[in-house]
Amino acid sequence: MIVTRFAPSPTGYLHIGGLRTALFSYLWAKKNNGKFVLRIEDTDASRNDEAAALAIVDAFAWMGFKHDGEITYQSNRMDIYKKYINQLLDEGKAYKCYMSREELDALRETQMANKERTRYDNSYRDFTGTPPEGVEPVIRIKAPESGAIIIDDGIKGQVVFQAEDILDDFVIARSDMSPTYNFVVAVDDHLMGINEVIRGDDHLSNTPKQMVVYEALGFTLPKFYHVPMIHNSEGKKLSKRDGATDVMAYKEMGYTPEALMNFLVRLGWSHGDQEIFSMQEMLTLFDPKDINKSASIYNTEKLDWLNAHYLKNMPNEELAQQLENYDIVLTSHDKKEILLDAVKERAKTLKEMATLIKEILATPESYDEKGLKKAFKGNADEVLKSFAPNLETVKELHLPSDYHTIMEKTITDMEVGFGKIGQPLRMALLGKMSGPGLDSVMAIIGNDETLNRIESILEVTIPS
RNA sequence: GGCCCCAUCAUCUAAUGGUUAGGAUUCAUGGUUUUCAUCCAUGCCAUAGGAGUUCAAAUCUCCUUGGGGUCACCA
Repeated sequence: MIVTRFAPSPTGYLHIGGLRTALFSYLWAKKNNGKFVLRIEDTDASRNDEAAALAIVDAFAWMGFKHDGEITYQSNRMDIYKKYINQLLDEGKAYKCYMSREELDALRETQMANKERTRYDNSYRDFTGTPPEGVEPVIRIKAPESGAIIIDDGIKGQVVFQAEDILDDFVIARSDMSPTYNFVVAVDDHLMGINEVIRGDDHLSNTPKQMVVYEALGFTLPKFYHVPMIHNSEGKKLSKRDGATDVMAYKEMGYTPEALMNFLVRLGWSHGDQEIFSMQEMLTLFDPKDINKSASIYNTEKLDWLNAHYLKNMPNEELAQQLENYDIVLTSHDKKEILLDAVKERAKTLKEMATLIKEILATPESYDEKGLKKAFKGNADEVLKSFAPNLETVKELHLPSDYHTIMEKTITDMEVGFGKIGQPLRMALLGKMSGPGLDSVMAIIGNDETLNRIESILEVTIPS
């Protein structure tokens, strides 16, 4: 059984990059009837934010993917880590290092001055003497001093590091005995049964250290997939500073989870020329072996297109429900279907759609000046005056086609083109020159309000 | 700087060593539409550079250049 995990540190909110990694892990696990687990990496008490963990859960809930089992908090597992640290100490695979911070800093400065790689000098590796006074030791693990470390990565292929280039006896427990990242990741991934690790490729250079821990503890290595980064428009790693990258901000902006997911799954992964993927299709088609090796740049143009696509294809009932998050309540509106049909093809986001709906439903408070000038050239007011009485003939039916009929009757009577009624009527109804079909708008707002809006605009002085 | 990763249109990406290098988004133009949008059609736009291997290279090798990541008692 495949078990994958998402293991964020609770230092901020979930952003696009993390969400995509989570999506890949989720899809891969679910496709294989495996498990997807969530672990909060909060070993460093000084950088802990409880709200952030909740924000991740919220974002997951919105996206509709659910982790299996309880959330694991590393801060609750200190006893476990301590046990393994003691085991390594007992076996002589790790040791106490009494080098003070000052000494360590001095060592590093010397190394930098000599243009050497900064690294711990292993001075306490085989120390048997009396420890210095006043220094709480850290625990360091014995790492190989030479030889090749080979990662067989599912995306990058074989990646080879030389131990002497990158390794030293790194700290696995701080002087307060709290364990460090590279140690707990290895311990937890093993203990939680995680056998396929899908994570950002910024972790690639951590992997050798984790492999040292796996080796020391005699654990079997998981399969690694290091997914390329998503970069911002400057080509740099996506960070919390990049503005609206908080996943929940996409909800506020009016994006649907389906669109966001579809967008993310195609960032770094593809299946031939296919652009649109339902959740079901992702589940059957996704395979991490098809993930790209190169980083991609994050850009919302395609997300907008996808979101519009999903909006157009969303059933009206569901649309109405979604719009309630944007202050639109249509449950009691008798022309709900006509209204939704009129706006669903002209909005990129739910928020935009909400604005369009408000514009239709509310009597215009002002009129676009350029539009007024253009629409009321010539005898437009007479056309409108002649149109108004015709409204009486649609007392019974209130379908867009009924209104279309009387618009046609008016232009025939007045011997003018469609534009001659369309433009002034549009200004009267919407206050501007663009928007949904007028027959639909009138059907939605009804006779009285249509008449009301016509009378209002006839009182306005047309700018010359 | 050391180490590691990466390199196809502006962007997301296709292409068993043999294609007029394909699709999508954006943009432009035309059609549909009373308007706007949708939709449809068309167009513009790419293999970073240089060697090599091969009958044949976007694809394999090397170098250069460029970009990114990482080098903590952070995760």
